[in-house]
Amino acid sequence: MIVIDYQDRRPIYEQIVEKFQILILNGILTANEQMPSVRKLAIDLSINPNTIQKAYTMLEQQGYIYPVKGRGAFVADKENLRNQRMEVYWKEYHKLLQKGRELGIEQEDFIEKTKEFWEVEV
Amino acid sequence: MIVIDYQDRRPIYEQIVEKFQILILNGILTANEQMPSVRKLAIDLSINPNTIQKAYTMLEQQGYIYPVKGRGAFVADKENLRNQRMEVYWKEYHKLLQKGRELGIEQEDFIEKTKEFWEVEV
Amino acid sequence: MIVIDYQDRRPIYEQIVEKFQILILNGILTANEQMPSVRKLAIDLSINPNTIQKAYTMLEQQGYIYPVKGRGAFVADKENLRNQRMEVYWKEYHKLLQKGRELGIEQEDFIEKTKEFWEVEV
Amino acid sequence: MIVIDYQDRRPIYEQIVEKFQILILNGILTANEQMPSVRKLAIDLSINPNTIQKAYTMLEQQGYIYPVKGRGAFVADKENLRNQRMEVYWKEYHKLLQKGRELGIEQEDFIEKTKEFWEVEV
DNA sequence: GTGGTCTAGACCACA
DNA sequence: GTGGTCTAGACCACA
Repeated sequence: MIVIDYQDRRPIYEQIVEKFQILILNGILTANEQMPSVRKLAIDLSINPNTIQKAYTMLEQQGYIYPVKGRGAFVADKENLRNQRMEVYWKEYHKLLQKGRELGIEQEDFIEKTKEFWEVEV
Repeated sequence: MIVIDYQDRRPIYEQIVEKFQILILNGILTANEQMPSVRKLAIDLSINPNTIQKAYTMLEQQGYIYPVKGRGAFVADKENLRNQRMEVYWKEYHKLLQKGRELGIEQEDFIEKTKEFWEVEV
Repeated sequence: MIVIDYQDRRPIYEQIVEKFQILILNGILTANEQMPSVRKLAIDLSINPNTIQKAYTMLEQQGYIYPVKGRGAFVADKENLRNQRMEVYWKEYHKLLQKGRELGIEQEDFIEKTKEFWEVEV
Repeated sequence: MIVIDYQDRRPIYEQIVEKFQILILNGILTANEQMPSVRKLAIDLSINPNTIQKAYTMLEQQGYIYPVKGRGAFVADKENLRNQRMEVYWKEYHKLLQKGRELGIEQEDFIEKTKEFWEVEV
């Protein structure tokens, strides 16, 4: 369910956080469903439990999961999570767009490229 | 000419590289014009000379500037630089687009947002 | 009679202890009344019996209930329990108040907020 | 400047976070001032650098400090920090107040106790 | 079994 | 020098 890309410049825990965000927001993991245990996921991914733990802590802080003492972590209701995540995404998009403008790219190019890239795996 | 944003999470040398790329691609710095000396820029920006040196080395590797022994660095012809830079940019754009799709954003939303964000400072 | 809030960050046994304290202090459970058996409560709440047992042990240590060999646990006289509980509560309140002072909150704000929050479910 | 209370049930990193929140909100640490380095603070407090690091990461996520690559961490502008912190505090206060009500405490008692505890060190 | 905290120690990019 | 990431391993409370 989770694949780590070691070519990715981003830290492992950040990749894990993002993967779970997508799984939860897309309803593949549903509310109150149990998350894989820290230890199990660590073994499955051959990663140190501390690194998984760090990812889970961040997911908890961002409201994606909640811990139950002694039982494990569970998926939270995704009520406002989507909006919150979208806000973060569009801010990122806005920044990249502006960088493009500074490089002299036109609005039409963006629209064209968006259509061109659509459905093309990166 | 160059302003460092210390709130920016990216390393300083990366910010400097990007700023010069834009200045050169946009023709504000023209071919064969002399670059500010490493030492001078370091003092002007109150930055460690090593950091400026690193930025210059990267700019040289990417073909934006060329060194002249004993005289300093100079702006290169921007011949193919633009295309090369565009390629890097669009790859980055493609990746972000794909992440958006994974989050369930539609093509129309991108076109709409692109128009909405256009000319709006981030 | 007892509801566990799994979103609550506190351990389950602590929630159970607190719920019973309130039921007993408020006279909803009266002196010498029999407590639900550990096993039954465990089943009703779908909780590990060890957890219920731990809660009962704490309630016994604090004088809220007393065990009768072979028959189960019973509610104690609430004689001095109330005072004792109040002392604990006010100490907690005092600590939180002081933290507020350190954050620069004024006495008037507390009185105002107390009135504002009164009867408002959290 | 920072003292750890080993009697405190809360984890060390959480105590450190709270102490710095207060120092920053009260203006004892001012905007853009450099934070003590992770290593130095670790030595001063005889605590593992990882634990300090964890506290700094949380302070960064909450917007209290910002990191500058290779230079250290700096105090952020406290613009909206105060409101944000107050919101958290009052929610905590509201919860404790409600618990008091469930225990049968009257509004007047709170006002009285607030005055009584005021300026009394816990 | 579960997650949470902490130590010790290594290695990295960056300035 | 600075912070950031990660591993290995221990110990704890809780269920």
